[in-house]
Amino acid sequence: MSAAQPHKVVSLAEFKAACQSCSLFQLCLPMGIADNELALLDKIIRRRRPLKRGEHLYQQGHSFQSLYAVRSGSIKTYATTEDGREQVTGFHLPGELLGLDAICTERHGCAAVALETCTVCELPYDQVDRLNEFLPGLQQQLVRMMSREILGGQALLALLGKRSAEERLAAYLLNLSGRFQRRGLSGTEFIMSMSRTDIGNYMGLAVETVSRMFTRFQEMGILSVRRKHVVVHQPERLRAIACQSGGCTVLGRAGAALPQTETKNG
Amino acid sequence: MSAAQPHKVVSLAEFKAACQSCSLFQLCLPMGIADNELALLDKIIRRRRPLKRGEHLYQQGHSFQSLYAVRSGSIKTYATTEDGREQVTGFHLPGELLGLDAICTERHGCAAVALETCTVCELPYDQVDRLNEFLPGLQQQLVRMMSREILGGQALLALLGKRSAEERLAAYLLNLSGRFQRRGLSGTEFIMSMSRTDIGNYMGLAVETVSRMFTRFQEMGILSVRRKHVVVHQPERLRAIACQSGGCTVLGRAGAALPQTETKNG
DNA sequence: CGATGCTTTGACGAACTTCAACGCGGGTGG
DNA sequence: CCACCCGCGTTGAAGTTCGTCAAAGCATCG
Repeated sequence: MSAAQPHKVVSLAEFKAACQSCSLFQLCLPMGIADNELALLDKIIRRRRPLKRGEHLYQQGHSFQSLYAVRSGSIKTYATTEDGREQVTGFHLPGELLGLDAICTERHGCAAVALETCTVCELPYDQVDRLNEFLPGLQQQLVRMMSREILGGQALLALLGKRSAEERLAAYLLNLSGRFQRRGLSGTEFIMSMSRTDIGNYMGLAVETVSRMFTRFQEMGILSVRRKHVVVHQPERLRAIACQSGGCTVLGRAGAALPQTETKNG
Repeated sequence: MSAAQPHKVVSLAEFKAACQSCSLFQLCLPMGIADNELALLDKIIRRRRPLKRGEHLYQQGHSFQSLYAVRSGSIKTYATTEDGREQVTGFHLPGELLGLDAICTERHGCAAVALETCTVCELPYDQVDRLNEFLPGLQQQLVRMMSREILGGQALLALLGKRSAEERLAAYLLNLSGRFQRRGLSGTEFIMSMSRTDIGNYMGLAVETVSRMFTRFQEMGILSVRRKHVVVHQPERLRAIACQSGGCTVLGRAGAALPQTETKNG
């Protein structure tokens, strides 16, 4: 079913428009790419047909071929352990990259599944190497993005290590909020496409605990939740809870709220 | 005090010997480096004077200049939160890289301190970019190592998310064991240079819990611990505990046991 | 030799998981 | 168009694990 689609040819204008709200944008344009080079990059980026909810982008154990960038929708990555239990390793929103963890083993350590209808761009990894001589900044930018991923992982680590359920959920919500906001969407009202079960799995909590915390936040007047629809009324209180007893790192995963961004890029 | 040392000139033979047990080895030699290129690399790698226990390699917030590789000893990285609490982000053994998380922000998000007397190699990062045209494989290898770091982070994440104290400590010990073994040292008898407090901090547990677990393992006959000296008598039981209710990912951090290495590299 | 910091041990309480049951909403088939 | 059904979410009660508090033992260093 998921046979690789022959890449569609798009116009230059269309391409620019498509990439400008995309994380791959940072992988190319800022390096001062000329139009002909842009066309070159255009050739290697494939647009795949949309994924429907529940469809997999790749399965655990599949050989690594490409990096992917989410263009719309959201994708969950998860690893299945030998005894059949799932560990959610991340949620990926538009403009974020998937597959970075597979480069070293050349095999996907986790599966990626669409939480809703999604569109993605595919960047065949062998082309990145080939393209490197024309666009030396490409790989350099890749290194930067991976560094950010590592940094984000450390923040998440701190969160899971020693934070209460309340703090974790507060941080989780702020993280989502920040990621939506950075994309130009509302940071105070959004759809959480992932289930409570997935959130609990990701945050190291029981489903029931997640549910109870959402209820508590709602009773406190901090937010309103109705199924997947979230409205944050008092983000500052959420922030106060998340930072309660530590740095306000607020996750930082997957292109998220830069863990420590005091350096005012001069 | 910590002024950058002018790099010492070493002989080619000495250099090769020095690098063979080092993670930077993978950054250069496998690419089929000629002797003159090796000399080039030699020029950019600085050996710093040894660090004494408690000395910092870099501080949190310092501007990022170089990657470091541990040659001997062990180094702890940790971030200090606004209210003065520490979060240990990793322990680095010989042959492992430090500083990968600082590339994106160009500033160290955590401090690195020697747990014992250490020697390190310094690889100025601006030289990596410069060198890239001569050694195109260098950056590529860097990407691979970062990918492994991300993968390891995911394994650790799973561990902190939903594992009991017993499972965490078992996994932690196996991880250390594996890393020593891969370096050619004993995987069954080694020195844990980090304090119980640091272990607890890293694993998201109270010091007392760490202590109790070590005592329990000892009572079970799995191992002997006397201060920092560890002898593992029954690694298989340790493994059984760590894998108890999930994949035997056993961490995977910092050049550690490949998270899922079932794929018999054919 | 005393001081200090790290480690260990015990008792207690809080937080979260587990177990169980119910409510709600969306999708499907009649 | 309605009714049923199934999965997801919520809520309550009981149980367990682990963190906190307190105190004592022990190595290292001045």
